[in-house]
Amino acid sequence: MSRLDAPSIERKWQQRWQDAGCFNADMASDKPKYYVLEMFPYPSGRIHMGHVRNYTLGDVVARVKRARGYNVLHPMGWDAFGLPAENAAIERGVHPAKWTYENIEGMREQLKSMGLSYDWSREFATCDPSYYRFEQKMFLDFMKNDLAYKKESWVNWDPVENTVLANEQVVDGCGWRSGAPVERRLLSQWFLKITAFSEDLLNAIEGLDRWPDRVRIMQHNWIGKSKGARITFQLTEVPSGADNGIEVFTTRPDTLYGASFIALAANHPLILGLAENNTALHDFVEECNRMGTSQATIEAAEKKGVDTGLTVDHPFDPAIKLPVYAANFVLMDYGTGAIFGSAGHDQRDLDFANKYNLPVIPVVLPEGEDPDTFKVTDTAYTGDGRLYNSDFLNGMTVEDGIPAAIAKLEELNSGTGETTWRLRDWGVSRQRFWGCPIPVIHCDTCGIEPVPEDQLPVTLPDDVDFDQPGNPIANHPTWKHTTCPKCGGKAERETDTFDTFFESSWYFLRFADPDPEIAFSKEAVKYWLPVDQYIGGVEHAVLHLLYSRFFTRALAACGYLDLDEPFDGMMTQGMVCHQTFKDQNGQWLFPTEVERQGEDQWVKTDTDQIVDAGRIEKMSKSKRNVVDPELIISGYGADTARLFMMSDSPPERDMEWTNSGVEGASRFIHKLWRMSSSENGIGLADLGTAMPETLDDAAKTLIGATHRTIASISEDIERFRFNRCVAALYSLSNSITDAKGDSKAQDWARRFALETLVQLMAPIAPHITEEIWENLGHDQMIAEMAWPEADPKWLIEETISIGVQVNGKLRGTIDIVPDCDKSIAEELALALPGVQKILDGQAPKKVIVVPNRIVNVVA
RNA sequence: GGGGGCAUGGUGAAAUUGGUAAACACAGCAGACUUAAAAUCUGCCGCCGUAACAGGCUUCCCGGUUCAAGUCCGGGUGUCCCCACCA
Repeated sequence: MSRLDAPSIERKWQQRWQDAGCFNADMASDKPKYYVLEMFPYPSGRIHMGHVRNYTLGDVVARVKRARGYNVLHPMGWDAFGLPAENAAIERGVHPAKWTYENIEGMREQLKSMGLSYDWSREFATCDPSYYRFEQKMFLDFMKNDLAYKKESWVNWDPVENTVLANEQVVDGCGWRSGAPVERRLLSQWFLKITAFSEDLLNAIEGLDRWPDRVRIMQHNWIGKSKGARITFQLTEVPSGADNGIEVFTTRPDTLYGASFIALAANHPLILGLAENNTALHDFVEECNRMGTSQATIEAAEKKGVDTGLTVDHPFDPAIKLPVYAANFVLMDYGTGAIFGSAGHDQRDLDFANKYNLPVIPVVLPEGEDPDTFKVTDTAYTGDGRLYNSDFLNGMTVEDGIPAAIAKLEELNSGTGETTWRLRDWGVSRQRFWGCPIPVIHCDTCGIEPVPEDQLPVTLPDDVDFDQPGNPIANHPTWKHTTCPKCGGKAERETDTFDTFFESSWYFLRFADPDPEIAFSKEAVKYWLPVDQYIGGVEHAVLHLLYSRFFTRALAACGYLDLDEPFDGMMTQGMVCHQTFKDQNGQWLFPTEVERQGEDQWVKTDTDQIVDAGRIEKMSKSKRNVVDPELIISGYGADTARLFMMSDSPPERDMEWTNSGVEGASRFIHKLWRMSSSENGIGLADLGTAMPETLDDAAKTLIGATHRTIASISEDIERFRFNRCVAALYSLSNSITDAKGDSKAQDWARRFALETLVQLMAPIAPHITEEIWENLGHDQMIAEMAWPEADPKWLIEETISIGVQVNGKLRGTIDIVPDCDKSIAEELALALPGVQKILDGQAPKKVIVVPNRIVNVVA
């Protein structure tokens, strides 16, 4: 057997699998189906270690499920719309499509070099009109079904780039690229009515029992259901043009008697109306608009307000008048954009009241406090207690006070019980070129008209100019000009494109059936969906996963499919991290630029300068702590990269990529290669298939260990405990090496153990195991074979060693036959010298024997 | 401010879900082979203690439940993540 040349072996087997079509999925099968999916990548140009981890995890699952008799669907595609392509166009003058498709070519080759068991016949790119034509149709169906609408909404506007910015793109109140101060603008935007499903999206989380708890909790919080009351406060004097009441939402109607003011958002319609004739208010509104919506500015901002001079009547006692303020801490897009301030029991309200000298009236008395002496000064009391200073509510608990207050509000016709949600409708309009065009037409006479279905897809123009600021489609000389499908007059196309989350919200359905004529067939979706196991980064815990759940419901409502939830099992993998390095000038260095010198010292390879070895962080280009998977694959082979990815760290936890770890994985692969070689005597000694009739103890031990390894790995794989699987593989290989005896039985046992080891390792390191398997004389590929089965009779050990404790402290061990009589174990335990010594002739008070586990003597 | 996770040797981790803590690796140390190095093989490797045994201690800290706690309960510390003027 020759030296191990991993790259050429890997190419060989990748070709064989492809020629045999091992991984192509077909609905015509009597096996149970299994759909395993990893989050598809954005084609940035090169794969990174995060991809390697994600796709290795999925591939192991897919290969094991296939071997265990499932009809497996394991597809791959490209989430191909997005900003980087536009940036490339701006920087290099290349069309985003060209850039994207070239990247896809390169990345596909890289993925193929990993030996992933994909059905490549189902591949697609979302930027292709043959994909996005269907989502344009979906959007029109959403419009018909009242699930898509256009409305004015406040956005972060970059005045230099002429585009909307996401909150994440606003840095210190300025555009991330232009550096220009961001403005708040009211803009007409398309929305998808995700809130139509709030209740269902929330309730159904309950049933997602194969999802990580933290993802479920995050979605739960994101949807954010809160129960409370909507209250109308009557204005004492109504300014001209205003409604005569102010609507307020509260979760604490029980504290109404503690109200001391009303505060409205700066962009509340009433404030905007008043600001026209009130300089102080006008300036305040301007100031708030300048602030933008970014987190940093909100946090830094001081709580401020302006007295409007208006007052409202207290709903329970019209004699009480409350002043109305405009305040910067009230949000127009949550609740009603107005609050009542209950200074005693809300910290923010208390701060505001103290600042503007408004009364603080505590109405909840903590347990054990005296109503005459209890005071709230700097810290609001938000806990439980009995209501007081509250007329008819006096004496009630907070819990009872809430419904009582609501009942009274309803009786007085000044409020109702209500539920509000944190979840907002999904704004999908983007002023971007490289996205799916929104298929509507604006006509001056007919208004908004959908593009007729026979004119789909609306495709992006090829000749675009990225040198001007703003959206290139809007700037295009002819693209947007068209005729109105209704009246035939001159009209303009919508120039906004969809948020790129639109594409990823249904791609898993398309994989079930990439038919050129329809988005997907109901039958294919019925067969393959839901995805049995979805795997990806936790950063998508809310947006992508929630949008996909919404899409499934919206598509069901439009008659596309019959499915409750898209993803039955979800697993979130941890990040791949690496140590960071900085040179003396504080510049980040690539790991390839440094080498280790002694214990904890690192130097720059070319200059020998000492470098700072910093924290272990997520691999990122900006910190240069990246390792290029291609170099690992071409150097060590994909099997090594895959094995290392699965070793040591559990998948959901962050892992550190280390050179020594890769070396370790590589060493094991070489060891396996050597073990199976002729020189060693295990590999080529084919002793036939029948187990010898007489087995010596060493052979029995090895055969038993092999069966137990099958059992433990089979279980651990199902539970994604791949690090334990790798440990078990190492152990079995150690057992093989340890069994050195020279007997027919042991030769047979070693051969059996080795073949099993190779099969068990195949999902993780598929290439080398196929090569060894072939060298061992097998014709069939492991990729086409069934998973080994553990023989139950070999799982039982002849003797086991259990611990013996005295008063809970270990004093020795005894060897027993499994399931032996308790009295035998007790007798053996009491006979131990370590136990005798402590008992010192006394009889034990009590002896607890837990069969096959432990004996505890209470002295 | 609200919600959630995590905490075990020098390091990554394991612990049959309340039953012998540290499996399997990485790093390290010693030895074998070699002219030499690499590769490979063998042995050691939680801490204190001892010449070696013996013995004691040990799962972030304090307390509790239990024959028995890394695991369950109460309190605290540290750390990471998500959300956040959310009414």
